[in-house]
Amino acid sequence: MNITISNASEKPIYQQLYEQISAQILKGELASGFCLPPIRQAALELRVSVITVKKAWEELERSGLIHTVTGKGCFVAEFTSDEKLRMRNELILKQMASDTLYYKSFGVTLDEVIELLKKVY
Amino acid sequence: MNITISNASEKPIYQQLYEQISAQILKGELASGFCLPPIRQAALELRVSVITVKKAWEELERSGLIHTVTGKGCFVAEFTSDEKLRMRNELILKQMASDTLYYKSFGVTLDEVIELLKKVY
Amino acid sequence: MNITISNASEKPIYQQLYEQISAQILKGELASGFCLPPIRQAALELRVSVITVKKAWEELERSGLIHTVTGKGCFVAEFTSDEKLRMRNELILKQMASDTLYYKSFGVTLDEVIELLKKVY
Amino acid sequence: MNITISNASEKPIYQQLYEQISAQILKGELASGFCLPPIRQAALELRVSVITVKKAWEELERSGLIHTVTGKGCFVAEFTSDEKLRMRNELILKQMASDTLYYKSFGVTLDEVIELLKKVY
DNA sequence: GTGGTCTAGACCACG
DNA sequence: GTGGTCTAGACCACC
Repeated sequence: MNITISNASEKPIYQQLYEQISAQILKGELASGFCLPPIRQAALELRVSVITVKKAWEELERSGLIHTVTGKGCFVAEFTSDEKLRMRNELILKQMASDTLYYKSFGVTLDEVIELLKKVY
Repeated sequence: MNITISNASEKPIYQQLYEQISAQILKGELASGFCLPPIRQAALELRVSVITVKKAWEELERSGLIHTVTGKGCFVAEFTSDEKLRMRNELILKQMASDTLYYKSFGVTLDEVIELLKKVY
Repeated sequence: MNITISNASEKPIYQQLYEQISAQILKGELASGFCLPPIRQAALELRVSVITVKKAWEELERSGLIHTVTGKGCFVAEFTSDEKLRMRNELILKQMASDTLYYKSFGVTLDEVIELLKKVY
Repeated sequence: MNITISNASEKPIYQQLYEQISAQILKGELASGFCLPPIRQAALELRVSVITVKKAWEELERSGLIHTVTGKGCFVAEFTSDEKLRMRNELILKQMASDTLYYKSFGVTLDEVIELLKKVY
């Protein structure tokens, strides 16, 4: 569990959890079949409420990234590399679509965005 | 007042107002010295509460984009084109910094981002 | 009429007028018997509404600093130097009483206030 | 919550709240990490609207004096004594600069101000 | 439980 | 006419 939680962030904690874990799964850092820690243990380690962890796990399951076996634990779902890549790109593109709307609202051109992106990255 | 409000959006209404108006000011669509519509009239047109408009206007004033004269109205502040460009870039870079964090968390490279960006834009 | 009006100020315009003229009277810059300009002319010069000037003049009259002769104009009241000094001190003390409340609320001591005052003055 | 609200005051209620709480924080009466009462409870106790308390809290957060954690509460920010002193003096000096302008407009000298101040304090 | 947002409607001061 | 403030009450998300 290599997770960083920020209470000051505007993002809800459960979403921070969800985003970081889903990223780790799609990047391959958390391998298929890997067993996530029990929610109570995760809650203790991350110093957040059990409810919060539960909510993040539920969203991961709803996205098909993990599956829960009652009494056993939560396991990272089985994916091929291709599937992971496809899902990753889907997420990125979705986010990017919303980001570009913001840039466009200020009249920024594609070339300008790329220019600025090279500086920031 | 060329504004689009989405009640379904996760963003609060006052922030949608703030972002769209600030973009229009920095793009030059709302010229310096321009008098914004009275908050009550704007509230009617946009079909939102007066207090919501007020909150957006307050944030615009706090950012120095408009200035309010009690009993007279709210006026777009005086800026040179250079100042507008500088402020716009500041906003864009700030947003972009947060966007790239998301991309990076999935291990996406700069080249990949640019590739995807070209499709989306 | 040596008056400076600030639309950006948080103080209402009529009060800015009132304060500056009363100060000039009590300092002796506007001598007893001096005839203030007609409100319409003053409004034009200061680029404010007639109503605003009227309100300031009314407050000056209510304070006994000027008196109006219908059809003739508004005249600075007759005061001895002693009376002016007494009125000035009254105003200053009243203001100071409220100012010190603010300083005290932060736990600032008299010595500290004097210390800081010497820097600022 | 040792707060006094005056409905008769010319100052808006939210500003009275802001000033009193910021003074208490900078004086150390409200320690760093202290959890302010929930806005609804504070509204009940002070007999003002929730929205009024909220506005005061927002200004405190904007000044960096408190930080809000959604669903948890509002906490006094962490400051060293030096930081508090510096912020306090900044506020006092700013206020004093405006106060002295008033005194000067009546032609009062520094010595006179100090003289009067000793009486008032 | 907490804060975040929004509404509808009101009263006031200023110009 | 304008903005400035305030109220009472509501619904939501998060923890």
